[in-house]
Parts: sequence; structure tokens; C-alpha cells
Amino acid sequence: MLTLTKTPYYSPKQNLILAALPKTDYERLLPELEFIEMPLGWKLSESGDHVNFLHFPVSGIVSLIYDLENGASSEVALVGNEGLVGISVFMGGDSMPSSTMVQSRGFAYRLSRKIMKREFALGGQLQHLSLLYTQALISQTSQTAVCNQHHTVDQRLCRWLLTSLDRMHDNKLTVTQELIAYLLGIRRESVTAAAIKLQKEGLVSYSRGSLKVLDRPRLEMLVCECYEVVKQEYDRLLPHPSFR
Amino acid sequence: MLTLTKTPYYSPKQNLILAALPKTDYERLLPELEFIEMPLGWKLSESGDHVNFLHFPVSGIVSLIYDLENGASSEVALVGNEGLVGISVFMGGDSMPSSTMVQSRGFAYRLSRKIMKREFALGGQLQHLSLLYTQALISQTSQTAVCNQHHTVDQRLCRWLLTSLDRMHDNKLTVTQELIAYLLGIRRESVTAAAIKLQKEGLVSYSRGSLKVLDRPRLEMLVCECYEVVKQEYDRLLPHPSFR
DNA sequence: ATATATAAGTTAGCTAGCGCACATAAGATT
DNA sequence: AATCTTATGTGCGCTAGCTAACTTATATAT
Repeated sequence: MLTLTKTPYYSPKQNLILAALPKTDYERLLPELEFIEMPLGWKLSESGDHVNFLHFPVSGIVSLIYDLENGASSEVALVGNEGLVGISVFMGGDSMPSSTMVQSRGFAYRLSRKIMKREFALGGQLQHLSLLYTQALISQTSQTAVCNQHHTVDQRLCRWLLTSLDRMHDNKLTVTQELIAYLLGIRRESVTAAAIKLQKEGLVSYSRGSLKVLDRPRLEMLVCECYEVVKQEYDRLLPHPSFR
Repeated sequence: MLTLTKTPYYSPKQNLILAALPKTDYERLLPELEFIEMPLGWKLSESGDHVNFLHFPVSGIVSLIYDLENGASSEVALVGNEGLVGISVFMGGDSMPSSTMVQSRGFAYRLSRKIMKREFALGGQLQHLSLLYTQALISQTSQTAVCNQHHTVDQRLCRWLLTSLDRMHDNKLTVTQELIAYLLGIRRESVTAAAIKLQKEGLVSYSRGSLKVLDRPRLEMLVCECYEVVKQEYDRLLPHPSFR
């Protein structure tokens, strides 16, 4: 199958942080924003890399991942168009032990490290929104730490699906069970088993890397509290689309 | 046994962030800093509380904890005199879903929310150091997420011991197995079993809430990589005692 | 000295998730 | 149509950590 991957147009305002900037800040930033594609599997940065760009996704999903020496790993957070990737640029540490990988193809606007630091130092809305987003990210990561330890694979898969779907603004995901397993830090077979349960219940349909959610309300019944806790915190802290 | 808990004197400079401030910043802050005791078990804040003070520990350890509805919980980070408690004050979110509890008795200087926001807005060293510390905290939390999922109770206990000892600047801890179990999100019996192994190997001695490390080098052989990864990141990002 | 409370140690199933080896099926390629 | 590749499904034994009920030891209080 030949998949046409045309480049659609996205406004920077599709990213909710950029969209929430005051007009003057936004317009000063606009010429500095570079539009780029984020292909599936692309690593925006590896553990310890000096991070040179701050990315503002307008579509797609980026995963923040921690890898262990023995090959095991866990995704600690998901980022979509509500957020940004590369907090070490403005937090001051330049790099992070996590790596960042595109989990669902999409597009982003990126800002050079230099410009971001200059803007951040102004102490305006971009600083404020970046820090609020970082706090939301900390909550997501922390909740993931508890969830990894105490909830079942079934529950965690539901949470991952819902969290991903929220960022796709859609009921479809293009992702193999192999990739889900890698991100959740579990065996591929465990994903298969959990996915079969969901299919038998008619909650999702799944075939060779394309997953469709058929009954979202019932998925939300199955998911652990972690999904809602994080969502509430994002709603509390972050700007929403202006049409809301 | 009657334990005398006199209040010793600690300089604010026992906190490494305060100690790293330029003279003028430090002196401007000094009259605003209030010295307080942090008794064992004290909750600096509960989940969702509006946080009114930023705490700079000079001794003791504070745990950041996430609780689940079913009573399960996990500690997501430890804070000692290298850091601060209450990032939501300057990150802008006012509250966090985590709660903060004193895990080892100690003392701290606290700064009111109002003053901290004013200082942070100046964009000086306090802002810079606070954000660097927050980045380090994110790394600790993220590593905990992976560690919780992939490492054994034995490894995680070692990591917890070493991380705690680093913050006590000592080889002793006053903590029951019950409390350790709560913090690690595991059963008390699992802590007993792991502690017995360590005692049989002569690595620690443990009796009714007082634990002493006898052979730290060998503890460091047993611990998972997570300990060292986080330590390296703290060393890279944060200020060190000036005598180093 | 004795009683009481709290901390730590013991024992016996149970189960979720693991590692590993293999089977089937759906697109893609020729 | 036949073949190949990649994604998904299955079976089986193993073990860490769990629930649960209980015993022992140490410090403190009377």
C-alpha cells in the first residue's frame, strides 16, 4: 500500500500554548517558528543529547521515554498539541536522561534554543505558559510512576489509549502492539491479550497496526483513576482551544 | 526512652540552593526566611492543597507521594537539603496532586508564596536555581516510574536507602519498615524479607526503627542503575557545597 | 516486675506478568 | 497465484510480589 503523506497546512495556533500567547508575543515569535514534519519513530532527542530546539506539536504524539541498561523501558509522558517538547531548553539543564520519540506521525513548529531562552528571559506569557505546562507534565509523570506500580496491564492499556486519543482528536490510532508494548514497558504478548479482551467486548477493533475505538464511554469505565486525575490537572493548568 | 529533641541552629546556607545565591540576593531574602521544625510524619501539604510556602530543608528528608483511591501509594521523589519543597509556588499552578510528608525529622527555612513570586519574577539566580532543581526533580520522578516497573523490591530498597542516606549525610536512618513499605508502595512483609537479606549479608543492622548502614560499598553493588543515574543528574544540574 | 503496644519476623497459598517457543494470518512483493 | 514479511495469537512453566493470618521480640508504661 502506498500511503500518500502529503504535508497539510497547520497554523502555529493549532498548538494550544502558541494559541494562548498575546498577539504581540505571538507575532514576534512567528518569524522564528519553523514548520517541520515528525515522522513515525523519529527521535527528537536521545538520552543526554544537547537539545537545540523546542518543539510545539500541532498534530501527532511524542512520547517521553526512559530506557534501562537491560533494554527495558517505560514511557513517562505523552505530548500532543497541548504541550511542547524540550523543556530542558528553558529549565536550564540543556539535556535530559529521557529520550523523545514520535509515537504518532504529525507536524510541529520548532523554535531555536537561542530564541527560546531570549523569550523566556522576558518573563512574559510564554514563560508563564511553559512553566505551567511543565508542572502538568510533572503530574503526568508522577501519576505514571504510581500507575506502573499498582495498576494492571489492562487498566494501563486503557489509559494509554484514552490519553493518546485525546491527543489525536480522533478515534483512530496507527500503532502496532509491538510499539505499545515497548512504550508501556511490557511484553508484546501481554498487549495482545489485553487487546483481545477489548475486542471481544466490542470496545475497539484492531488489525495490523490500525486501531479504532468503537465504544469510548465503556473504555472510560474500565480505565484506572490515573487517566482522569491527569486530565483534570491538564484542564486546570493549561489553556483550552479558544472556541471552548 | 525519652528523646531530647532540642532545636539546634542551622544556617540557611545549609540548604544548597540558598547557599548558592549571590550575596545581594541572599541578603535580600534573609529577613524573609522563617526557621521551622519538620517533625516526623508532618504533612507539608496534602493533594490539591493551595501551597502557601516554599520550604528549603536544611536537614531531614521530605517525601513527595502520590496516593491512589484504593489506599495504595508511591513515593515519587525525595527532597533533602539539596532542594526545595513546593515548586507549584513558582511554577504557577498553586497546588499539586501529590502530597508531601516528612520522612526523616529535620528543619527548614520557609519563604512565603508572595515573596517567592516576587523574587522569581526578578529573573535572577533564585529563578535559575529553582528551575534547575525542578528539572532534577523531574528526572528523579521519571526514573522512579521506570524503576517501579522493572526493578525488584530488593533493588528498590537499596536505592531508597542510598538516596535517603545521601540526604541525611550520615549512615543512620530512623524509620520503620512499615513506613518504608508505604513509601515504596509495597507490603511491609516484603520490606522485612528484603531487610533480612541485607542484615544476613552484614550490609545493615536494623532494630525497631533504627537502621544503620554497615557496608555502603556493597550496598552500591546491589542497587539498580537508577540510583546512579539520578545522582549523576543531580550532580550535573545542582550546586554543591562550597567546600567541595 | 508485669502489662501493653508496637515493630519485626514467619508461613502458606494465589495470581499477574514474565520468558520462550511456536502457530496463524494479513498485506506486500514478485 | 505463490512467496515473503510483518503483525497478531497461543500455550506452558516460572517466579516475584500479593493477601491473609499468625508469632516473636523489644521498648515503654504502670
